[in-house]
Amino acid sequence: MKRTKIKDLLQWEPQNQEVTVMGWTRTFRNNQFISLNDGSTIQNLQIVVDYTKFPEELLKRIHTGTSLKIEGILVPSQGKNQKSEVLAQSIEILGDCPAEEYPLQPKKHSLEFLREIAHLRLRTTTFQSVFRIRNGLAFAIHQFFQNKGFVYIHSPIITSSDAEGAGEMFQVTTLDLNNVPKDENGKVDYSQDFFGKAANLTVSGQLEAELGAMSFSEVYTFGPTFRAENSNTPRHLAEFWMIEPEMAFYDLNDNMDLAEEMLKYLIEYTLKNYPEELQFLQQRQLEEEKQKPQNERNTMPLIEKLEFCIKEPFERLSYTKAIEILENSSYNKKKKFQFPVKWGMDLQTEHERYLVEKEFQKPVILTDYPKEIKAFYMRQNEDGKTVRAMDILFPGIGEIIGGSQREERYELLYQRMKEMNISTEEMYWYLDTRRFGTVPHSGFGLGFERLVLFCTGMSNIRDVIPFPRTPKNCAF
RNA sequence: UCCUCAGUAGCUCAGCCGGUUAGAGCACAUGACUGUUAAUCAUGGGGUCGCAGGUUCGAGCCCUGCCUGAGGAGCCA
Repeated sequence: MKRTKIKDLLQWEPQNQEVTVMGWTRTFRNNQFISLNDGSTIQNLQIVVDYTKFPEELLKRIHTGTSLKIEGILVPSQGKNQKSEVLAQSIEILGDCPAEEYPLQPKKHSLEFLREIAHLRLRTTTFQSVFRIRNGLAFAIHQFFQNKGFVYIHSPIITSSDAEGAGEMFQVTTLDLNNVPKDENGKVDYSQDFFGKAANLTVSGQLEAELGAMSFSEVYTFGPTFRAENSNTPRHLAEFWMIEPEMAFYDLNDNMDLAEEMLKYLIEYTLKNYPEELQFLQQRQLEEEKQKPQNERNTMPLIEKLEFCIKEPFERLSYTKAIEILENSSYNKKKKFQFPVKWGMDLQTEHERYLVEKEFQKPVILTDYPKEIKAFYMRQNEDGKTVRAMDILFPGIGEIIGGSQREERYELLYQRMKEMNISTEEMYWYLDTRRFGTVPHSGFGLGFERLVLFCTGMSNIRDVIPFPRTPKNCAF
């Protein structure tokens, strides 16, 4: 008989239907009740075993992790926690799971321990929930942009441009590192390398996306990016996924409108499509927070927090205004900030948190930062001091989006690159966009894992990507 | 990279002031029980106390270095 997925089967009215299900044992209680999961839903199906009708040898092989094929009939459950259950008529063990060796137990495991067994943690309800939502968000991102007619551009993963200044890069080479060829100056001779020059993994697809926007008007990238920064935080990965839309004829306001609309669309999509997963994750988060001191706890449960974010318009204000607010805050007057507030400085985490969590208590978009602390490609304002940048700050995770209106004026861009020591020769192709039919345009970058963090209520970014890469960790 | 904390059984953790043979719960094995919801009860096996040095009559405990993990900071998405 054909297999029925547990997700479908749980929708049925139990009327003694004959069914076949397959899945993995979560628990086997009382020698009678198998909790079976097949990954089609985070819910388990209860299989009822009449232990007098099956050989003891067979039942002894059923442990947490054992994969089974069950044929039986679907009946109303006598127990309290489920509507229906399957009375087993035949049990076939598809794969044994040696109980002494299998690390997953029917109990709470720490996330740190599960990270060490990332190849098995996918089998837990927590990670099924997280990665099902991750999957949904990836789909929803494409849907959002495709519905608007944006063209998906595949930016290269290996690149020879190292001028973006977005962070330390991973080098890509086929040279024998034990015998590196050198030129007459004693430098590495990259002409003998695979590409005939030095190559790296990309840190951003933005510059390539700009090339696309100069043709299609509206494009986006969605791919992996790599940063070799020695960052050891719950918000950074060496390999992460980024969404980078780039739009011709958009100014900074259009850019912010799009970013806000996108984030709200994605959060709403999650709420609509993953209620069970969110419910489970919310419960998980509440229990995690019981361990924390009162003042570090989230003020809002996960689902409420997500709903709140889509209801309220994000707070928009300039960097300069934000500095004023911080300077006049009672926090500052009581000298509670570790870093003194002063126009021109980059905002520290404590300042961003104050604005988002204390002052406005909702997502905040900051604009028009001092040019000294922002990238070379951002459009300069008339005041000569600031650029058309915008950062979207979210409660709990800080910067989720960074974007800007780009400098479309050739002379100003050229001059800025010179000032910041960026090679105009190597970047000729980027400058060409401003030489040949330049237009005002804007774009932003969304860190996919930070979005997943926010939507799942997880607290460490290593738990929202299946196989995290961080300094000193490249397992699996 | 910097600061703080941690590393003891498969997992989560206790281990007093440095003192005999290092403990508990869960997991696992065996048995009992059989409508359970992380079943329950009984019994049992299970340890290079992160690694390397040092102090001491004696170190899981004190000191030094290193490794790993977590939290915070920086860099950022």
